[in-house]
Amino acid sequence: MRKPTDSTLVSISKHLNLSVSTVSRALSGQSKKYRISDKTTKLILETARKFNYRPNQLARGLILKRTNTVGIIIPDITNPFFANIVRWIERAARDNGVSILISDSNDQTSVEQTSLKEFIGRKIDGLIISPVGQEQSHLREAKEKQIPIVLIDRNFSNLDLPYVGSENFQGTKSAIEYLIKNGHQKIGFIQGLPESSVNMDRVNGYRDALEEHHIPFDPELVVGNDFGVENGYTGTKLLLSKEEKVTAIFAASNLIALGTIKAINESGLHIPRDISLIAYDEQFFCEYLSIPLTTVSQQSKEIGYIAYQLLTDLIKSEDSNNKPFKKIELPTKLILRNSVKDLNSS
Amino acid sequence: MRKPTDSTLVSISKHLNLSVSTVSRALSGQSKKYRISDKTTKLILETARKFNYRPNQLARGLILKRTNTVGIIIPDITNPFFANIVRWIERAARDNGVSILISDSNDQTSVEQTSLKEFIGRKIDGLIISPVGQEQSHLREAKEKQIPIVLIDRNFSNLDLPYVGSENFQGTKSAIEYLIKNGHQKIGFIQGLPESSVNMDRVNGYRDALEEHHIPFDPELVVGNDFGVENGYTGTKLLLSKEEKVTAIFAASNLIALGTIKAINESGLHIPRDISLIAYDEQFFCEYLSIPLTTVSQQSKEIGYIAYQLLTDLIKSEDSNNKPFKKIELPTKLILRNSVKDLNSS
DNA sequence: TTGTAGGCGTTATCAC
DNA sequence: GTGATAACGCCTACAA
Repeated sequence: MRKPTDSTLVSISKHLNLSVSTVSRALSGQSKKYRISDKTTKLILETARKFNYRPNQLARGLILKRTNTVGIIIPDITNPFFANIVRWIERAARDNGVSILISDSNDQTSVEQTSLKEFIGRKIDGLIISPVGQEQSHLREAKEKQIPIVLIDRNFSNLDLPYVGSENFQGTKSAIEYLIKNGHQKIGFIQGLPESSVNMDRVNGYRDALEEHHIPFDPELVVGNDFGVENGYTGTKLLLSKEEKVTAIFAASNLIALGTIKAINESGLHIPRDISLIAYDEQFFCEYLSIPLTTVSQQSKEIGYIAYQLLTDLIKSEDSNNKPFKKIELPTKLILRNSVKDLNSS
Repeated sequence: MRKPTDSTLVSISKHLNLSVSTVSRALSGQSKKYRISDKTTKLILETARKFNYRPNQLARGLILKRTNTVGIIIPDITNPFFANIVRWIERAARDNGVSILISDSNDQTSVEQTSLKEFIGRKIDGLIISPVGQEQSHLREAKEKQIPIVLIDRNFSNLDLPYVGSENFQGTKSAIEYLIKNGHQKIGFIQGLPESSVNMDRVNGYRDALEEHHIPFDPELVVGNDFGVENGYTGTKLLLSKEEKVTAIFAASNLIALGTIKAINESGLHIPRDISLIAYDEQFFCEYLSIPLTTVSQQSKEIGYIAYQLLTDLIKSEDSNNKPFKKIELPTKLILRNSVKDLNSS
């Protein structure tokens, strides 16, 4: 800022000996409506271009009560899954002339709250967020302030807000069933952030698949506490050290799977010969790993795109708090590669 | 926006029968300076909290000529290298109370220009950008408007702007020398976006290493045109189809390397037995690939952090256009793994 | 067809 | 110690 040469409506209007309103109208394409002469319009447009005029969005937002700005808060921009979602939201937004304020909460509620406050102060038109855990007071508050909010990836079942994510339950269940079909009974589960909805859904899918096939659910086989590589590593070590030997591991994220691969390698075991592995969330590198990973693939592009559409709808509609919101779960796909051994045929 | 209940300085001052100025002063911690009584101050603070007051940053920015907003434009948020940089910039910024507007240019100059205009209209305090190619008119213009700009990853040698990136030339050169030391002479080079500075530096490093070891530079062995997986795949296919058989390939990005791996696998060849591979840019998954990749590692965290510091300095300093800017190149590190064969010992 | 004036929420400059 | 009032740059009734 502090550009002495910044051209404004006033500077242009003075230059042309016209009023600001005329200039404003012409510049916002309302020449017809106000029947501004073609000559004047043309003159204004040219001058604006000559002086490189850009409307000051601060001033604009102040009066319009609309900033064309949307906030995004995600737990980890470094995770390709979220990066991908952000990419598509940003693209859709840009095509609409709306800009994106971004925050990486690093899975910390405190950061999430800070950023939300910041964004509110900056008068965002709406928010797309993948909340950390179950703490939701700040979102409640924002909702009461009538700020349009769309949840992605992680849901709050007890908070009526629109949501787009994956069929975590079904996706996991199918994967576990695939393992069972291949003869696996002792299946370790390395979970992510325990209090996150995605994680709970995945654990439930795991549990449900087991129970449907009359395999007792053993809480001992569920380990871990976040979605990172390190957790995959220690979780796997832990599983391998147990009395009960697992024949397969389900990793609740692809980063967890990387840690699992490392730990298994170090133990001198081999995937899938000695132990099978499936990971939730396909990523571009999964097919190139030392064992091409069988994964549960999510539609991250669609999640981003739909989230933005939902938010747009919400922003357009007045008094959006009254109707119940859509909760959209996109189907997942099991991508079969070579990390699962068929125990039946051996 | 359009929250009927939004509390403002006016609403608070009316509520307390005080003037806006007093409320404003107390709320911005200027009670001492203006000797506002403790009682009044306390009252104001409490009321503000009670009504959940947040200053409207639009109004603030309008008068302060400072928005505490910084724009970031990068070519691909999906690339972990950039995602990582963004993460650290955002974190440093947040600690300072500044928010990040983000844009993913998808390596298209037109998008870059659009976003820059948007950001200028939004009165960002500064910009951190990794520009697409050699088109720089829009950056020149922004620079003339006195907008603080810091370049990351990709530099313009002929445009005096601060820059933080890696020693692309030296990093590549060292890697190529390592290959040469291991007996490789026919080295294919799969490049990224040809007109980007990083790419040119890497190609030059390659060339320089060859020449220093009296190996003729063969332009036929330099193929490719962007940093993606697909390009790595087709580039490798092309290299493999040539008369002259290469014994090693240098991939100018890790994504390119993935494509290379795929193409090599499909050809029935084996890394490193039949062909060696080194990739520029270490990423978290590189050690888990089918052949653990030897890579050139960059300090992405530091790039992000330093870029933000440079930008902050720039924003603070008046008339920053007069002194020549720092161009910082951070050293890289060759991470040795198992994708290179020693031809001398075979 | 164009202009005037008020206001958006904040800070800064005077004044009392 | 506190209060008016004028900006900041824009939009939009309401006039003319």
